[in-house]
Amino acid sequence: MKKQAVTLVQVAAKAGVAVMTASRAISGDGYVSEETRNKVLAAADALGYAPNALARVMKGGRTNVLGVVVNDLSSVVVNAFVSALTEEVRKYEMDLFIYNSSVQLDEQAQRRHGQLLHGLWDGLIYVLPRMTDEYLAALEASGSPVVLVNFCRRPTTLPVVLGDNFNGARDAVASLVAQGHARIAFIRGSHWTGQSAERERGYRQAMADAGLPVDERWVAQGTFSEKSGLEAGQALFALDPRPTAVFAANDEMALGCMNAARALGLRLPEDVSLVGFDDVPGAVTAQPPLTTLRHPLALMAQATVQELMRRVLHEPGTRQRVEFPAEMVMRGSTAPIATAPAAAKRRTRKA
Amino acid sequence: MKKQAVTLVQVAAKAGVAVMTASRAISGDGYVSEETRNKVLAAADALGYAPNALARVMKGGRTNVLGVVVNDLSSVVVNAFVSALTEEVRKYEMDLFIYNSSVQLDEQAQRRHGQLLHGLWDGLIYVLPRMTDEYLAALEASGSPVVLVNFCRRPTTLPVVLGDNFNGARDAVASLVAQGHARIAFIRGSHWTGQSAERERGYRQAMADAGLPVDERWVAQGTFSEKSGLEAGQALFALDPRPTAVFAANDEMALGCMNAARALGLRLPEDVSLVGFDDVPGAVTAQPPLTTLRHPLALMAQATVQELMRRVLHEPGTRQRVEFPAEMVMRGSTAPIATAPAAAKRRTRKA
DNA sequence: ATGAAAGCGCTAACAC
DNA sequence: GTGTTAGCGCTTTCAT
Repeated sequence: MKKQAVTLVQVAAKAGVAVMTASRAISGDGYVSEETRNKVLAAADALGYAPNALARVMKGGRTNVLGVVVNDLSSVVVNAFVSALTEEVRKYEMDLFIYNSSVQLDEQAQRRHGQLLHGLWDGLIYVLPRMTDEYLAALEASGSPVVLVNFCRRPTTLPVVLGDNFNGARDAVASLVAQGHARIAFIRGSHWTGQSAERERGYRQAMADAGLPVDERWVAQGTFSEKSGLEAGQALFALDPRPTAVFAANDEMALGCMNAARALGLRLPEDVSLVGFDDVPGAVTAQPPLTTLRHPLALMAQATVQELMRRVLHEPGTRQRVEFPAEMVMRGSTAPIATAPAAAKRRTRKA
Repeated sequence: MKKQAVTLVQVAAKAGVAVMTASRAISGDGYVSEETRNKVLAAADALGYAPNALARVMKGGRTNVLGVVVNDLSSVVVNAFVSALTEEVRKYEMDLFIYNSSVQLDEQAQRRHGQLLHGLWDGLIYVLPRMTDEYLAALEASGSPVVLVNFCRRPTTLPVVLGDNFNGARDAVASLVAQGHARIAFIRGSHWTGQSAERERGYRQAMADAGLPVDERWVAQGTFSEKSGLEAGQALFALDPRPTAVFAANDEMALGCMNAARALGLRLPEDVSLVGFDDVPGAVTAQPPLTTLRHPLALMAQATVQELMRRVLHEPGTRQRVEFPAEMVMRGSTAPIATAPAAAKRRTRKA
């Protein structure tokens, strides 16, 4: 980014003072006489001087920049979280750079921003990181200020901010049980972050709590995409007896599942109840609106930046793990099973 | 990002070589014997060495990082464009940092990244920039590698990559005219980037081309938001005679307008035809699917990175202005006016 | 109140 | 092949 950058030396020369004096006049630290200060400022102005942030940082200062690494910026949830972070970072007078890695954090990625960008920021946030164990180990060993968000695939010594997937999922499934459902299916998502596994754990716990068996054919594998939810739904609704409720590991899959149900002529929520996770915008506008769970993104962003800044500033009171309960959002896609039991068998397609 | 950063000096010491040798071994430049190289690499690995990007840059090198400044990362279009940029940047073996400014680029913003700009990245992309004239002037004067995307509020000497709003809008309105519409309304968006103004210019041109008068009550002011589209729609549909078609400066407003129409009991496209701009995902799923226009984002991203890199690398063949025609996407929200002329007056709410 | 020197981590340019 | 010197632009000592 250099054209013919004006340096402090030139400013000092023009003002007829030592470099150090110019530095003091411009940064505002230390004693400088009013007269000299004005002289220096005038010279700087005339020359169009802009301090070189890099040189300043290299003296051991901070960059005042935090970075956030995301895998999929087009995800509504990630996007919303990043926006919340942007707001939050401002309170600390820091800037936030977003890095969209779009890939698994493997050796190549490690080389790229683990090394190349080293020194550019004061701290780093990883949102839903898909990191290899090696990468994680390297990060743990580095001692750099880092916070992981919604990473629960395996234990780590790094600070983590989490939404409570397990209890959220358990509550959701428990509420289905309370509505009389017994054949409750679950659609898994990808395994990367461990979120799907946690939600599945909650599902199984709720079933166990209610003394209900889990037929393994009720547990379908998806990839968090709407399409995978549709396919999973087709498979699930082909079972006999058909599950009366489906809990999907995220909203996209739940909406795909909703389309599968509709294509089979099933009525919602009379024939089948549906629950998702995340509360994406599409959940509200769906017909019927989707019952779902949501993480308190604003609170999580607040905690994330707070924890990170504590580490950057070497402040006490850091927590290794901060977890927030998920909120359940009841909408029209769930209903007591008793609503229309007679219609339950209508137009079921036999596999 | 510094805790107790490992430096080249430590690596060199551990490997028992001079700092310069270590530098060569790691960067891969210059002659180093296979043996020494391995020794150094081993030492670096053991210490968990990561080169300090800042120091490297300070020697006058490049950061291999491009930056993109956006105002609203949650906008679907912006998001899609940034994703395209991310892909494109990779071809040049560069990294892309995203900076979400969320605000107008005024003096304060200028101080923040205008300074960071100084050295942190090799080039900068501004997407739909909302910059003050002063900021623009400063940028023009700086001589830094910069590309503006979809900025057409005023002429500039900076390189610009644009989607053709004027001709796109003109074609869209012309197609409405061809379908027999004469009372065609327009909903403006915010003025920041000049895109709305260009689309309005296209609208007026198409009307003039067809010899149709523009009743100024047909031109409503919105803010690019769905809500503003809804309100504009309510006002437009209260007119007597009612416009038979509405061209909104973006899809969100068109969809808001669609809701306004539906709330009034108007049928689409029989009673009113609707055209948007941008082709957001919601346009396809709307009922009826929205006819709209779209900029070729992938091509634009390609041109943007190419132009920027030419400037970064001081390559010849730079263009100051690259413009791409918009594509029209015909969907169900537009129809010839003749379809159901008899129904046109049904349930119109008089103001 | 001001100046001189040293050094942040790295690499181009020359020695050897 | 490898080491030495110098210096990027700035600020932190320590003098004056």
